Amino acid sequence: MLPPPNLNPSVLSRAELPAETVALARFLIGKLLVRRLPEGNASGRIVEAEAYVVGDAAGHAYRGMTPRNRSLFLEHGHAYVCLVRGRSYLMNVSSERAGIGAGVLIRALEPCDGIALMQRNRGTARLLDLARGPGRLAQALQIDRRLDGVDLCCDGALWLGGDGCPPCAIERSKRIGIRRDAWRLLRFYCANNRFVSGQRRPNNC
DNA sequence: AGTGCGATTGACT
DNA sequence: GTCAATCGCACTA
Repeated sequence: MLPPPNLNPSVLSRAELPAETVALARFLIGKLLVRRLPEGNASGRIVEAEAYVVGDAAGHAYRGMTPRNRSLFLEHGHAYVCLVRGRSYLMNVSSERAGIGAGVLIRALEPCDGIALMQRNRGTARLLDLARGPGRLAQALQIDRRLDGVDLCCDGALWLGGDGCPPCAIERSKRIGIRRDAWRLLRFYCANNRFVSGQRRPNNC
């Protein structure tokens, strides 16, 4: 488990964010994703992310820009939010230069601030289920298509924070739930962290 | 204009 | 472990 979070982190500047997709995915592990809501902030530490690189057949930008995926082509550090299977929103951080379609899917958060708010949004009290998985994470932070394209390096409705975030040991694996280019080791996650997705949990913890 | 499907989740055997 | 819900959109015609 990581040390206690800084509940008043500073907004990461674009200059601090690596532009290159894999470097960005690694960099984001341990950083904070903060959602500002009328009721207060809801935030969590990013413990799992996947890179969808240039030329990646599994990436939503693979077939070029469309109305849905255009945010992936923004300069690095913008949000790309899409809907999958008619029910789950997925939140990505765009990477690379403007005009290049690539990004990093945020797959899991360790809840930090606004836990009661996230519990309400998710309809469960279980800490482990609040933001473990990309769809759950989006539901906990009330992320939907209205946030598509927002600048995550500005103090706004959704942003990335990093001040005082200690590093954690990062492990690497294949990505989850994809068919094309499934062999690539582009998933990064905090070692020994219970809030990482892709593993079944017993009911009692 | 119609069709097929997905970077998932939760319920159930 | 299996399986279906659910809908925007990309693709074909």
